[in-house]
Amino acid sequence: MKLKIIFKRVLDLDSKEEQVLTEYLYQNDLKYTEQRRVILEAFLDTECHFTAEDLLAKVKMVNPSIGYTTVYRTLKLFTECGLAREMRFEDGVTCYEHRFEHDHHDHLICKKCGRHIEVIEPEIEKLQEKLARKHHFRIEHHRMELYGFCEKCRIKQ
Amino acid sequence: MKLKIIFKRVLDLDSKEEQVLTEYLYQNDLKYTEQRRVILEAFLDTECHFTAEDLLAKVKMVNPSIGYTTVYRTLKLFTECGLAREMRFEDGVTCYEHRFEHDHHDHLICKKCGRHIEVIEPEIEKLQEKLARKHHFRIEHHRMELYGFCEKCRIKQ
DNA sequence: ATACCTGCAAATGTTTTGCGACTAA
DNA sequence: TTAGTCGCAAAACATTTGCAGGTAT
Repeated sequence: MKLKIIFKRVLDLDSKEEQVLTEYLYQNDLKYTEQRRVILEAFLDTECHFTAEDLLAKVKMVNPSIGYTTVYRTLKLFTECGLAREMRFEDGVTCYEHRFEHDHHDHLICKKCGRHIEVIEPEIEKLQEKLARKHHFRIEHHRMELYGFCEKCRIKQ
Repeated sequence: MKLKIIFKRVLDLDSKEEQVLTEYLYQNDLKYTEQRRVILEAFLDTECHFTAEDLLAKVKMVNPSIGYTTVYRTLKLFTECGLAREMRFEDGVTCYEHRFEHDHHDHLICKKCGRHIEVIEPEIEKLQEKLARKHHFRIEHHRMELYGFCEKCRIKQ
Protein backbone atom coordinates (compact mmCIF):
# COMPACT_ATOMS: atom_id res chain seq x y z
CA MET A 1 0.00 0.00 0.00
CA LYS A 2 2.72 2.39 1.01
CA LEU A 3 4.59 1.62 -2.20
CA LYS A 4 1.52 2.31 -4.23
CA ILE A 5 1.11 5.67 -2.61
CA ILE A 6 4.77 6.53 -3.07
CA PHE A 7 4.58 5.52 -6.72
CA LYS A 8 1.52 7.61 -7.22
CA ARG A 9 3.34 10.65 -5.96
CA VAL A 10 6.83 10.08 -7.28
CA LEU A 11 6.21 8.45 -10.61
CA ASP A 12 2.91 10.11 -11.27
CA LEU A 13 0.98 6.97 -12.11
CA ASP A 14 -1.48 8.13 -14.64
CA SER A 15 -3.35 4.96 -15.55
CA LYS A 16 -5.50 2.69 -13.47
CA GLU A 17 -3.71 -0.20 -15.12
CA GLU A 18 -0.41 1.00 -13.78
CA GLN A 19 -1.97 1.14 -10.34
CA VAL A 20 -3.26 -2.40 -10.69
CA LEU A 21 0.17 -3.60 -11.72
CA THR A 22 2.16 -1.80 -9.04
CA GLU A 23 -0.33 -2.92 -6.39
CA TYR A 24 0.10 -6.53 -7.52
CA LEU A 25 3.87 -6.19 -7.61
CA TYR A 26 3.90 -4.78 -4.11
CA GLN A 27 1.62 -7.48 -2.74
CA ASN A 28 3.91 -10.15 -4.15
CA ASP A 29 7.30 -8.59 -3.40
CA LEU A 30 8.01 -8.08 -7.05
CA LYS A 31 9.71 -5.09 -8.63
CA TYR A 32 8.56 -2.39 -10.95
CA THR A 33 11.37 -2.27 -13.48
CA GLU A 34 12.06 -0.15 -16.51
CA GLN A 35 11.24 -3.14 -18.73
CA ARG A 36 7.89 -3.73 -17.10
CA ARG A 37 7.05 -0.05 -17.44
CA VAL A 38 7.90 -0.02 -21.15
CA ILE A 39 6.02 -3.25 -21.79
CA LEU A 40 2.99 -1.95 -19.90
CA GLU A 41 3.03 1.19 -22.01
CA ALA A 42 3.19 -0.86 -25.20
CA PHE A 43 0.44 -3.13 -23.88
CA LEU A 44 -1.83 -0.17 -23.12
CA ASP A 45 -1.26 1.05 -26.65
CA THR A 46 -2.62 -2.18 -28.19
CA GLU A 47 -6.15 -2.73 -29.43
CA CYS A 48 -8.10 -5.93 -29.67
CA HIS A 49 -5.84 -8.94 -29.99
CA PHE A 50 -2.13 -9.21 -30.34
CA THR A 51 0.54 -11.86 -30.06
CA ALA A 52 3.67 -11.83 -27.94
CA GLU A 53 5.55 -11.11 -31.14
CA ASP A 54 3.38 -8.07 -31.94
CA LEU A 55 4.02 -6.65 -28.52
CA LEU A 56 7.73 -7.33 -28.76
CA ALA A 57 7.87 -5.27 -31.95
CA LYS A 58 6.18 -2.33 -30.20
CA VAL A 59 8.51 -2.67 -27.23
CA LYS A 60 11.63 -2.80 -29.40
CA MET A 61 10.69 0.54 -30.92
CA VAL A 62 10.97 2.15 -27.51
CA ASN A 63 13.83 0.08 -26.15
CA PRO A 64 15.51 -2.40 -28.52
CA SER A 65 17.52 -4.00 -25.76
CA ILE A 66 14.43 -5.60 -24.21
CA GLY A 67 14.38 -9.28 -25.11
CA TYR A 68 11.55 -11.56 -26.14
CA THR A 69 11.93 -13.61 -22.94
CA THR A 70 11.03 -10.60 -20.88
CA VAL A 71 7.97 -9.92 -23.00
CA TYR A 72 6.74 -13.48 -22.55
CA ARG A 73 7.37 -13.35 -18.83
CA THR A 74 5.70 -9.99 -18.49
CA LEU A 75 2.61 -11.11 -20.41
CA LYS A 76 2.26 -13.95 -17.93
CA LEU A 77 2.57 -11.40 -15.16
CA PHE A 78 -0.10 -9.17 -16.71
CA THR A 79 -2.36 -12.19 -16.98
CA GLU A 80 -1.84 -13.06 -13.32
CA CYS A 81 -2.61 -9.57 -12.11
CA GLY A 82 -5.74 -9.29 -14.21
CA LEU A 83 -4.58 -6.77 -16.79
CA ALA A 84 -4.46 -9.21 -19.69
CA ARG A 85 -6.38 -12.23 -20.84
CA GLU A 86 -4.69 -15.06 -22.70
CA MET A 87 -6.66 -16.61 -25.54
CA ARG A 88 -6.28 -18.95 -28.41
CA PHE A 89 -8.23 -18.89 -31.65
CA GLU A 90 -8.74 -21.60 -34.20
CA ASP A 91 -5.44 -21.06 -35.95
CA GLY A 92 -3.62 -21.96 -32.74
CA VAL A 93 -1.86 -18.66 -32.17
CA THR A 94 -1.83 -17.43 -28.58
CA CYS A 95 -3.25 -13.94 -28.36
CA TYR A 96 -3.66 -11.48 -25.56
CA GLU A 97 -6.23 -8.79 -24.98
CA HIS A 98 -7.03 -6.22 -22.32
CA ARG A 99 -8.95 -7.58 -19.37
CA PHE A 100 -9.02 -4.82 -16.80
CA GLU A 101 -12.29 -2.90 -17.05
CA HIS A 102 -13.03 -4.64 -20.33
CA ASP A 103 -16.24 -6.56 -20.29
CA HIS A 104 -16.47 -10.10 -21.43
CA HIS A 105 -17.35 -10.41 -25.09
CA ASP A 106 -17.56 -12.98 -27.83
CA HIS A 107 -16.20 -12.78 -31.35
CA LEU A 108 -17.27 -12.80 -34.94
CA ILE A 109 -14.14 -13.72 -36.87
CA CYS A 110 -13.80 -13.17 -40.60
CA LYS A 111 -12.09 -16.08 -42.28
CA LYS A 112 -11.00 -13.90 -45.17
CA CYS A 113 -9.66 -10.64 -43.75
CA GLY A 114 -9.16 -11.89 -40.21
CA ARG A 115 -11.15 -9.06 -38.65
CA HIS A 116 -12.45 -9.68 -35.14
CA ILE A 117 -15.77 -8.10 -34.26
CA GLU A 118 -16.43 -8.02 -30.54
CA VAL A 119 -20.00 -8.75 -29.56
CA ILE A 120 -22.15 -9.34 -26.51
CA GLU A 121 -25.54 -10.98 -26.59
CA PRO A 122 -27.18 -11.22 -23.16
CA GLU A 123 -29.89 -13.50 -24.54
CA ILE A 124 -27.25 -16.06 -25.44
CA GLU A 125 -25.62 -15.78 -22.03
CA LYS A 126 -28.97 -16.49 -20.41
CA LEU A 127 -29.48 -19.57 -22.53
CA GLN A 128 -25.98 -20.74 -21.69
CA GLU A 129 -26.88 -20.61 -18.02
CA LYS A 130 -30.08 -22.51 -18.70
CA LEU A 131 -28.15 -25.13 -20.63
CA ALA A 132 -25.65 -25.46 -17.80
CA ARG A 133 -28.39 -25.90 -15.21
CA LYS A 134 -29.87 -28.70 -17.29
CA HIS A 135 -26.54 -30.53 -16.95
CA HIS A 136 -26.04 -29.55 -13.29
CA PHE A 137 -22.99 -27.64 -14.38
CA ARG A 138 -21.71 -24.34 -12.99
CA ILE A 139 -20.17 -22.03 -15.58
CA GLU A 140 -17.08 -20.08 -14.58
CA HIS A 141 -16.43 -18.51 -17.94
CA HIS A 142 -17.00 -19.26 -21.59
CA ARG A 143 -15.87 -18.56 -25.08
CA MET A 144 -17.90 -18.30 -28.21
CA GLU A 145 -16.49 -17.63 -31.62
CA LEU A 146 -18.50 -17.39 -34.81
CA TYR A 147 -16.38 -17.93 -37.91
CA GLY A 148 -17.50 -16.74 -41.31
CA PHE A 149 -17.32 -13.72 -43.58
CA CYS A 150 -17.79 -10.08 -42.73
CA GLU A 151 -19.84 -7.68 -44.83
CA LYS A 152 -16.90 -6.30 -46.82
CA CYS A 153 -15.51 -9.70 -47.68
CA ARG A 154 -18.92 -11.06 -48.67
CA ILE A 155 -19.32 -8.24 -51.18
CA LYS A 156 -15.83 -8.66 -52.62
CA GLN A 157 -16.30 -12.34 -53.26
CA MET B 1 -15.72 -45.87 -57.92
CA LYS B 2 -14.35 -49.11 -59.28
CA LEU B 3 -11.74 -49.14 -56.55
CA LYS B 4 -14.38 -48.67 -53.92
CA ILE B 5 -16.34 -51.62 -55.21
CA ILE B 6 -13.27 -53.80 -55.44
CA PHE B 7 -12.29 -52.83 -51.90
CA LYS B 8 -15.73 -53.59 -50.65
CA ARG B 9 -15.49 -57.12 -52.01
CA VAL B 10 -11.86 -57.90 -51.45
CA LEU B 11 -11.10 -56.17 -48.19
CA ASP B 12 -14.58 -56.43 -46.79
CA LEU B 13 -15.00 -52.79 -45.86
CA ASP B 14 -17.13 -52.93 -42.83
CA SER B 15 -17.42 -49.33 -41.77
CA LYS B 16 -18.94 -46.36 -43.51
CA GLU B 17 -15.86 -44.44 -42.45
CA GLU B 18 -13.63 -46.78 -44.38
CA GLN B 19 -15.84 -46.24 -47.41
CA VAL B 20 -15.55 -42.48 -47.02
CA LEU B 21 -11.79 -42.73 -46.81
CA THR B 22 -11.29 -45.11 -49.74
CA GLU B 23 -13.65 -43.03 -51.85
CA TYR B 24 -11.65 -39.90 -51.07
CA LEU B 25 -8.38 -41.68 -51.75
CA TYR B 26 -9.65 -42.93 -55.09
CA GLN B 27 -10.96 -39.51 -56.12
CA ASN B 28 -7.58 -37.96 -55.38
CA ASP B 29 -5.31 -40.70 -56.73
CA LEU B 30 -4.07 -41.52 -53.28
CA LYS B 31 -3.32 -44.95 -51.91
CA TYR B 32 -4.89 -47.05 -49.23
CA THR B 33 -1.86 -48.29 -47.33
CA GLU B 34 -1.40 -50.57 -44.39
CA GLN B 35 -0.50 -47.56 -42.24
CA ARG B 36 -3.65 -45.68 -43.18
CA ARG B 37 -5.72 -48.76 -42.44
CA VAL B 38 -4.17 -49.21 -39.00
CA ILE B 39 -4.50 -45.52 -38.18
CA LEU B 40 -8.12 -45.52 -39.31
CA GLU B 41 -8.84 -48.48 -37.05
CA ALA B 42 -7.22 -46.72 -34.11
CA PHE B 43 -9.11 -43.55 -34.96
CA LEU B 44 -12.44 -45.38 -35.04
CA ASP B 45 -11.63 -46.78 -31.63
CA THR B 46 -11.31 -43.32 -30.08
CA GLU B 47 -14.00 -41.49 -28.16
CA CYS B 48 -14.50 -37.79 -27.73
CA HIS B 49 -11.25 -35.89 -28.06
CA PHE B 50 -7.73 -37.08 -28.50
CA THR B 51 -4.36 -35.66 -29.51
CA ALA B 52 -2.02 -36.86 -32.23
CA GLU B 53 0.11 -38.30 -29.44
CA ASP B 54 -2.82 -40.29 -28.01
CA LEU B 55 -3.54 -41.77 -31.40
CA LEU B 56 0.12 -42.58 -31.99
CA ALA B 57 0.14 -44.60 -28.77
CA LYS B 58 -2.86 -46.63 -29.93
CA VAL B 59 -1.29 -47.13 -33.35
CA LYS B 60 2.03 -48.24 -31.89
CA MET B 61 0.26 -51.01 -30.00
CA VAL B 62 -0.83 -52.52 -33.30
CA ASN B 63 2.23 -51.68 -35.35
CA PRO B 64 5.19 -50.09 -33.54
CA SER B 65 7.01 -49.30 -36.76
CA ILE B 66 4.49 -46.61 -37.72
CA GLY B 67 6.05 -43.21 -37.04
CA TYR B 68 4.59 -40.04 -35.62
CA THR B 69 5.03 -38.24 -38.95
CA THR B 70 2.61 -40.64 -40.58
CA VAL B 71 0.07 -40.14 -37.82
CA TYR B 72 0.22 -36.37 -38.23
CA ARG B 73 -0.08 -36.66 -41.99
CA THR B 74 -2.93 -39.11 -41.75
CA LEU B 75 -4.86 -36.94 -39.30
CA LYS B 76 -4.62 -34.13 -41.83
CA LEU B 77 -5.92 -36.53 -44.44
CA PHE B 78 -8.84 -37.59 -42.24
CA THR B 79 -9.65 -33.94 -41.68
CA GLU B 80 -9.64 -33.25 -45.42
CA CYS B 81 -11.93 -36.15 -46.23
CA GLY B 82 -14.40 -35.25 -43.49
CA LEU B 83 -13.76 -38.07 -41.06
CA ALA B 84 -12.09 -35.95 -38.41
CA ARG B 85 -12.40 -32.44 -37.07
CA GLU B 86 -9.41 -30.54 -35.77
CA MET B 87 -10.00 -28.42 -32.68
CA ARG B 88 -8.16 -26.49 -30.06
CA PHE B 89 -9.27 -25.92 -26.49
CA GLU B 90 -8.13 -23.34 -24.03
CA ASP B 91 -4.97 -25.17 -23.03
CA GLY B 92 -3.66 -24.89 -26.57
CA VAL B 93 -3.42 -28.57 -27.37
CA THR B 94 -4.65 -29.60 -30.80
CA CYS B 95 -7.32 -32.26 -30.48
CA TYR B 96 -9.25 -34.29 -32.98
CA GLU B 97 -12.72 -35.75 -32.85
CA HIS B 98 -14.98 -37.77 -35.12
CA ARG B 99 -16.81 -35.69 -37.68
CA PHE B 100 -18.48 -38.14 -40.02
CA GLU B 101 -22.11 -38.61 -39.00
CA HIS B 102 -21.39 -36.74 -35.80
CA ASP B 103 -23.50 -33.64 -35.46
CA HIS B 104 -22.07 -30.33 -34.55
CA HIS B 105 -22.07 -29.79 -30.83
CA ASP B 106 -20.74 -27.44 -28.21
CA HIS B 107 -18.96 -28.30 -24.97
CA LEU B 108 -19.29 -27.99 -21.26
CA ILE B 109 -15.77 -28.50 -19.95
CA CYS B 110 -15.06 -29.27 -16.32
CA LYS B 111 -12.02 -27.38 -15.08
CA LYS B 112 -11.44 -29.93 -12.33
CA CYS B 113 -11.85 -33.40 -13.84
CA GLY B 114 -11.47 -32.34 -17.46
CA ARG B 115 -14.68 -34.03 -18.55
CA HIS B 116 -16.22 -32.79 -21.80
CA ILE B 117 -19.99 -32.85 -22.01
CA GLU B 118 -21.27 -32.52 -25.55
CA VAL B 119 -24.34 -30.36 -25.90
CA ILE B 120 -26.56 -28.81 -28.55
CA GLU B 121 -28.92 -25.93 -27.96
CA PRO B 122 -30.89 -24.91 -31.05
CA GLU B 123 -32.11 -21.75 -29.31
CA ILE B 124 -28.55 -20.55 -28.99
CA GLU B 125 -27.80 -21.34 -32.62
CA LYS B 126 -30.80 -19.26 -33.65
CA LEU B 127 -29.59 -16.32 -31.59
CA GLN B 128 -26.13 -16.67 -33.08
CA GLU B 129 -27.64 -16.28 -36.53
CA LYS B 130 -29.60 -13.25 -35.37
CA LEU B 131 -26.45 -11.73 -33.90
CA ALA B 132 -24.57 -12.36 -37.14
CA ARG B 133 -27.31 -10.72 -39.22
CA LYS B 134 -27.11 -7.65 -37.02
CA HIS B 135 -23.45 -7.32 -38.01
CA HIS B 136 -24.03 -8.29 -41.66
CA PHE B 137 -21.90 -11.33 -41.05
CA ARG B 138 -22.40 -14.79 -42.51
CA ILE B 139 -21.49 -17.64 -40.15
CA GLU B 140 -19.73 -20.64 -41.61
CA HIS B 141 -19.19 -22.47 -38.35
CA HIS B 142 -18.75 -21.70 -34.70
CA ARG B 143 -17.41 -22.93 -31.43
CA MET B 144 -18.79 -22.46 -27.98
CA GLU B 145 -17.19 -23.78 -24.84
CA LEU B 146 -18.54 -23.27 -21.35
CA TYR B 147 -15.86 -23.77 -18.70
CA GLY B 148 -16.76 -24.54 -15.11
CA PHE B 149 -17.47 -27.44 -12.79
CA CYS B 150 -19.55 -30.53 -13.41
CA GLU B 151 -22.01 -31.95 -10.90
CA LYS B 152 -19.60 -34.47 -9.37
CA CYS B 153 -16.79 -31.99 -8.91
CA ARG B 154 -19.13 -29.39 -7.41
CA ILE B 155 -20.23 -31.88 -4.76
CA LYS B 156 -16.69 -32.97 -3.92
CA GLN B 157 -15.49 -29.44 -3.34
C1' DA C 1 6.34 -48.38 -64.09
C1' DT C 2 5.45 -44.62 -61.56
C1' DA C 3 3.19 -41.80 -58.57
C1' DC C 4 2.51 -41.82 -54.07
C1' DC C 5 3.91 -42.99 -49.23
C1' DT C 6 6.94 -43.93 -45.41
C1' DG C 7 10.19 -43.18 -41.57
C1' DC C 8 13.99 -40.84 -40.26
C1' DA C 9 16.41 -36.78 -39.23
C1' DA C 10 16.45 -32.12 -39.44
C1' DA C 11 13.98 -27.80 -39.53
C1' DT C 12 10.41 -25.00 -37.84
C1' DG C 13 8.01 -21.84 -34.80
C1' DT C 14 6.67 -20.78 -30.34
C1' DT C 15 7.34 -20.71 -25.57
C1' DT C 16 10.07 -21.95 -21.37
C1' DT C 17 14.18 -22.45 -18.55
C1' DG C 18 19.09 -22.19 -16.59
C1' DC C 19 22.35 -19.05 -15.58
C1' DG C 20 25.60 -15.32 -14.53
C1' DA C 21 25.30 -10.45 -14.41
C1' DC C 22 22.41 -6.63 -12.90
C1' DT C 23 19.06 -3.66 -10.23
C1' DA C 24 15.02 -1.97 -7.43
C1' DA C 25 13.86 -1.33 -2.92
C1' DT D 1 22.09 -5.87 0.93
C1' DT D 2 19.55 -9.16 -1.35
C1' DA D 3 15.70 -11.13 -3.52
C1' DG D 4 13.98 -10.48 -7.71
C1' DT D 5 14.98 -9.49 -12.76
C1' DC D 6 17.29 -9.30 -17.14
C1' DG D 7 19.00 -11.02 -21.68
C1' DC D 8 21.19 -14.56 -23.76
C1' DA D 9 21.66 -19.20 -25.22
C1' DA D 10 19.88 -23.53 -24.97
C1' DA D 11 16.06 -26.59 -24.13
C1' DA D 12 11.56 -27.98 -24.70
C1' DC D 13 7.56 -28.99 -27.27
C1' DA D 14 4.45 -29.81 -31.05
C1' DT D 15 4.32 -29.95 -35.78
C1' DT D 16 6.18 -29.82 -40.63
C1' DT D 17 9.37 -30.81 -44.33
C1' DG D 18 13.28 -32.88 -47.30
C1' DC D 19 14.80 -36.91 -48.81
C1' DA D 20 16.05 -41.62 -50.16
C1' DG D 21 14.16 -45.95 -50.17
C1' DG D 22 9.70 -48.64 -50.30
C1' DT D 23 4.85 -49.75 -52.00
C1' DA D 24 0.09 -49.70 -54.01
C1' DT D 25 -2.09 -49.75 -58.15
